[in-house]
Amino acid sequence: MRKLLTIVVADDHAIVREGLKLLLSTMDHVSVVAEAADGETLTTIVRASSPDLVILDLGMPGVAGVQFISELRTVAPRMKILVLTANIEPRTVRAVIAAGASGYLTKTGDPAELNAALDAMLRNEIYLSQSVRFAIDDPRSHEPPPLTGAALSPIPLTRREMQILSLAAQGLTARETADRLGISPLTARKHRENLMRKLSLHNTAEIAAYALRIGLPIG
Amino acid sequence: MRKLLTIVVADDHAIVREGLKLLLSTMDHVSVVAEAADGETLTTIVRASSPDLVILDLGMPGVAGVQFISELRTVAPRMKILVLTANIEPRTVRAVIAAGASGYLTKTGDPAELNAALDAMLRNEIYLSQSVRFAIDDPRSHEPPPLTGAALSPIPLTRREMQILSLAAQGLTARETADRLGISPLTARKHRENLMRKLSLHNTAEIAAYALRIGLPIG
DNA sequence: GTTGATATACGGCAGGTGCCGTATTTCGTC
DNA sequence: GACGAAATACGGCACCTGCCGTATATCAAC
Repeated sequence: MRKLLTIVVADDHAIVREGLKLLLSTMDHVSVVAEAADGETLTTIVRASSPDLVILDLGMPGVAGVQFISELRTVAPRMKILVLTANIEPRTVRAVIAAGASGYLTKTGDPAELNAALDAMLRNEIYLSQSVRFAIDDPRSHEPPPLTGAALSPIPLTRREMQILSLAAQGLTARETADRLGISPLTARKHRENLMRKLSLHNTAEIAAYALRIGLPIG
Repeated sequence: MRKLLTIVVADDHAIVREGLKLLLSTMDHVSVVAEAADGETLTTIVRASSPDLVILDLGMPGVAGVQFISELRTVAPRMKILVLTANIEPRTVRAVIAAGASGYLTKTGDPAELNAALDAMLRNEIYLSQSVRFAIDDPRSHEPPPLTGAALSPIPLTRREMQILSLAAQGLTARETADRLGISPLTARKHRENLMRKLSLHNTAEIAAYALRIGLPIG
């Protein structure tokens, strides 16, 4: 029998809070103990009720972006912070996680991810929405993140494979891709085959769907 | 016994859609028949399913502000439009109502207002959130503006073409599509070619991207 | 300095795609 | 009942794809 998880919902949009509460009410071992519509209220509540977890909208008044997360962590170091926001900027994602949040959900993402996020966070893992997961996987962003052993890269693609994935998703043929990158069409084709095998994709449509799902920029 | 009210929920934030659906599911005589995450999808759905009411977020992609409301009204003149937005500018409120919306809810407002809004709108009244009610002196004095000429042409696909679009986007070949639909592979191919010409698509990747963009059910 | 991952490159083969035709049937509308 | 839109069906052809090999150069890591 799992311990009851106490949650505070913080979002300035009442409709979002209501939706979250209803979503959470369908889950077991979870209880929404309070809600807040601004940063000051949230801080007060956290101080008073020491919840296990807060679901935090970064867009609300009195929440000066990422810095607020650090402040929250000084107030309640062991409390988990799940950020829920419309922002999908890789830089923001990295900053949020670096500041100490344990999860990052996008408002455009599948609500079913909420469940997965809570589960992962309870296992002391970091959870990212599908749509922003590439932000951490991207090799260019590899400032060794101070993550607590959170293995969140299901299938790593190489830089080249990422490029080919993006171009293929835009409908470029192997020949066109090769021209664009200045390599042989046969090589482009090989990269494409490799990434397809890695990701268990079987045709161009699935490539495009995958690329869009992980939020890759598509022309 | 009141007639069942069919509703389409349109918001690019999945979490908000989910919250709205859950809220609406607690009400009687109300059924959410579809949802949309962008304007184009919404237009297609409205055309296809003629809902009684749409709950519309003005901030979503493909919804060019107030003008989109006018366009929606040319598509479905008798459909009620309830705008749900974070915007509390009096000017916006007035513009939205002038464009033909029957209700204006703010996201920061009390979710209980949703019920009141639906009731009022079904009585052919205009409903405004408490927080923006000051913006308009006498909401009841509203006369819907005359419908202007069409000025809206998202390329219409036939029912069959829609089906083929969806299946092709999932990576099915012409043969597989044909098997699924019980028609000749050559016919499936022809439908696919026709829809591609209509939509100016040139390969499977673009088909998949398009289908996902308009929110067609994939996978 | 050997190992492993990455990137490069080539080729065969079956099957699928995209574009070009044409043609018949069905069905709702005027 | 005439008409147009939609759905059905067939075929050729160049090209591309997806899957199967193989092979070499580079470079970081151990």
